[in-house]
Amino acid sequence: MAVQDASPRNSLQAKKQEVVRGEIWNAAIDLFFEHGFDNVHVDQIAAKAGVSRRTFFRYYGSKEDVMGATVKRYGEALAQAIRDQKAELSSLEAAKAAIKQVLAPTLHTTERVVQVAERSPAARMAQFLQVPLLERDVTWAFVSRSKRATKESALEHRILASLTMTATGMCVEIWVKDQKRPMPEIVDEVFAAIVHLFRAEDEKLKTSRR
Amino acid sequence: MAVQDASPRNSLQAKKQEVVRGEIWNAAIDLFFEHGFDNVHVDQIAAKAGVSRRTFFRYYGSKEDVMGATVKRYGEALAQAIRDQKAELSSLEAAKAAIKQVLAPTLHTTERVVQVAERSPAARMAQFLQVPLLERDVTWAFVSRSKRATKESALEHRILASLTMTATGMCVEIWVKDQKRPMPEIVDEVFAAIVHLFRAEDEKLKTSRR
DNA sequence: AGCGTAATGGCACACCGTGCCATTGTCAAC
DNA sequence: GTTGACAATGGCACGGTGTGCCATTACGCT
Repeated sequence: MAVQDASPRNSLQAKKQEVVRGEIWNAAIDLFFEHGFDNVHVDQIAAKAGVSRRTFFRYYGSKEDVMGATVKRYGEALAQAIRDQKAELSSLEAAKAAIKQVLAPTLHTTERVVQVAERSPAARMAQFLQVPLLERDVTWAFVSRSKRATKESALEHRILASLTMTATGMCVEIWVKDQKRPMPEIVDEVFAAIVHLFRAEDEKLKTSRR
Repeated sequence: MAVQDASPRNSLQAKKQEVVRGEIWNAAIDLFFEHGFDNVHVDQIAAKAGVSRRTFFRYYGSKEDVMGATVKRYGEALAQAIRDQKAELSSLEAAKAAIKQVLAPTLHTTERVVQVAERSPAARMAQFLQVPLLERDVTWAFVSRSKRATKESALEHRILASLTMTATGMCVEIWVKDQKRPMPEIVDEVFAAIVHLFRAEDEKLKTSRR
């Protein structure tokens, strides 16, 4: 049988698998960081992780997948955080608060990953490939927050999810550029831009309707 | 020399290259459509297009690239259409108008491509991979429309671009689902959702500020 | 006609991803 | 503690991919 039917039939084995998965992940990121994403081959990762090439592929579909895993974890945490926001907050406020909670810790523990993505377009793409999947999760998160799900609001939830992912990307980018700035400040700046955009467009619509 | 230095030094040769590129594209889409994206190999495409495997790779980096090319063309046309909108329109209105102009014709001439993407996740991913690149172009298009580019508005232009790409994706999705509906109607629906979202969030912010 | 350049085709090669099976390890029941 | 069932691993082989290299062909120009 392949690794994990996603049925944690035995939680002990499941934990051991997570250890292996982590081992491989660490080995991969170390190598990416040192030699650049594009110059690392699967064999090297497997060797460094102490497993066979074949086993590597049982845990990750490719080295791109290793990069994607980081984004995936972030996305799942973000979706959960959105769900956990107080009901009084609007969707956008919830997104803002969730990003504030989740992004800074994530970046802190995966700073090397960000650097790797910085230096290799292929690595960035590997990360980006996760976005549509995450957007689905985030959309769900917004849906589960809304009282009644009308058909029109389905579209709005998807737009919100897209905005949330874009905002995340922009925050990371700014954070990389101005290394020193605190994350909450950056998040505020990005969401201020969103709100400002909302207002400006709204104004424009009102005046042009005359 | 590889194909095309991107310098159209001789427009005649350049045109012949475009013919070959088109030949390969047609062959690929035909095969994708008939056998499914995942079951087609590069060799088959090359054979059908009447070129060698090696030459295929000079025109497209992979079969995924062939799928991406369609999206790329759309994105470029869209960016141009945005630039061409009347200056009185707000950015969002310009985006809406541009999508109305560009999306319907594109879908009409590439309906088989949409079907291929429908049936294969890998094909969809190949298309999606183009989005960040296109978003850059579209961002530029919005920038070149705005009178003076302040630093804050840079963020807003990127948000706009992201919204525009998302809107496009949603329009296509709806169009596929309800085959009969005319594109302008779909676009109106999607942008109505965006505006409604803007308003709702704005209201929420105003009331919560008390 | 003949020269120069660009496109092509045909290797060869390293790498990737996967099916297959033999081996190893682990847990449970007896 | 031995045995039996089953999951995880490693090793092999194979088909597919993407690219460097070079010989050959086709084309444009004088």
